[in-house]
Amino acid sequence: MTFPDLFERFAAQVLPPKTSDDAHQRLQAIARYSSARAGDAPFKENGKDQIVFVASGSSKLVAHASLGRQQVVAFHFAGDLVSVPGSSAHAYSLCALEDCELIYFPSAEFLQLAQHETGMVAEVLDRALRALARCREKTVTLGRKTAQEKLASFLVTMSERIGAEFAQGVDLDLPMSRQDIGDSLGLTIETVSRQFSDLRAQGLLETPSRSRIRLLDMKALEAKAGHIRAAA
Amino acid sequence: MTFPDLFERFAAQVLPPKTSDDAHQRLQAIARYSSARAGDAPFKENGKDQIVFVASGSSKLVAHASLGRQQVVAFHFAGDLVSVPGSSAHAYSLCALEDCELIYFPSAEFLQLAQHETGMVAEVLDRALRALARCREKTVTLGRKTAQEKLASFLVTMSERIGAEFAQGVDLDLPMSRQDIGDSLGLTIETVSRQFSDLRAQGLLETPSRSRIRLLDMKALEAKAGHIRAAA
DNA sequence: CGTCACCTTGACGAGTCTCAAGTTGTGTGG
DNA sequence: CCACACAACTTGAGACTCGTCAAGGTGACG
Repeated sequence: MTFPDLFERFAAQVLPPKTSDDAHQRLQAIARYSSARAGDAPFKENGKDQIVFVASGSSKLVAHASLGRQQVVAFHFAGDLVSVPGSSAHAYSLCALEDCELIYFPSAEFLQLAQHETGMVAEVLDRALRALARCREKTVTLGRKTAQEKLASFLVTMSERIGAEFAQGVDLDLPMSRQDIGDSLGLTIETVSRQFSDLRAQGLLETPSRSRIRLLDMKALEAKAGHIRAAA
Repeated sequence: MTFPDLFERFAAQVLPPKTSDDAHQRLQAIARYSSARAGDAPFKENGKDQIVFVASGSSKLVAHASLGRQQVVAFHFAGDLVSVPGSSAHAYSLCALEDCELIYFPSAEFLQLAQHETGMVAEVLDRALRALARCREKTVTLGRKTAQEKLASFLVTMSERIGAEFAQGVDLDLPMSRQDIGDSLGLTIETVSRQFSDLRAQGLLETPSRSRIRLLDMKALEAKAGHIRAAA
């Protein structure tokens, strides 16, 4: 897909309908385009915060700590807007899970321009608050749950975002590897694998192929996830 | 302090200088005031998201999971703006650490009014993005660090927010208990205590009283925190 | 000065990580 | 279309960190 087409996709999803042509053009002027193959880090941050729109595909935001340890901070799918920190106590990088098309802006200029368009800042704020809410939920999962509860939480969350319902369960096609899941949940790949086997043995899911997962009993999974609403 | 005085404090810190009297009054009309003693949960959420301004004192945002487990999602100090979720996979509540004065608004109405004031949404967005950045940093800490690294990270972060520099160290007066620190780091109170003792034995800090902590070697603490910038 | 909550320390066990070996998908080239 | 090769995943055994349970100490308050 060409850059103008992708920018239109961004405009349709993020900009308010009544955005002026002028603002449209100014934004397009600071926008950069990147297409990445699975596994690539599609752009260099050069120390400045970036705002990234995932036009197609899926990506992960990875934080790096000392000793090569990685933490996946968030996953993103087509239509998501991501704020990528340029510098912080930990180094961040955005990385493609599947082949991916991205539009990205220097954060400062983007927010500056946004201010002059009624409704645009509100849209970005709305997305930021939802990202904050997800990050907080993740905090609970990382801080206070067992390996099995972590995996159950992950599967429930993913089924809400990219699940396809069928008969009496949910079909998931996960673009991320076991390693990515582990890096997201603060677990090793081995522990993730063991918990998958455990849930499979309990009849809660099937794994017909590497990336495909069938969740057979959402009620039970939600209970295992330790969500307060599902518990006593 | 009276409600009008507190609201002015909110206005001075959050509203743009050129905010109209009209908007000022509309905001004041939906604002609620609460003063809480240490340990209290100052308001009921009634299922709707709230925006809370901490006018004085300090507070914690607590998420509740099943089996009575608690996770402290964030700490707040005077001048902070907090978004408190009304309903989610986990139940949230805001709780006073010290005696506290709060102004709170129903989130939906607050954001609705904010849209009409140029600059106000931008201010709220800026704060939301900083909250998101802190939450992400916390994610790394919870997911990929040992107990000692977690405590070191906590102390470094707190010294940046409420530390008072002296000679060649930083003086901290922590308003939260060891239990709160544990709930924030995903550790038990015993482990927190042991790590304090350990860091004390290494000569990195002194604890002259329960709440007061002297950080004697910030460089070493930052290295222990596992921040990428301090490491190789 | 006594009381109580908060904090510290110790011993032990459970859960997860590490290291190692084996298995199964997936994609490629014949 | 099949066979091969490699990466991704799974499974097992042992080590280690942190949680649990229990007892003891200490600072802050009336």
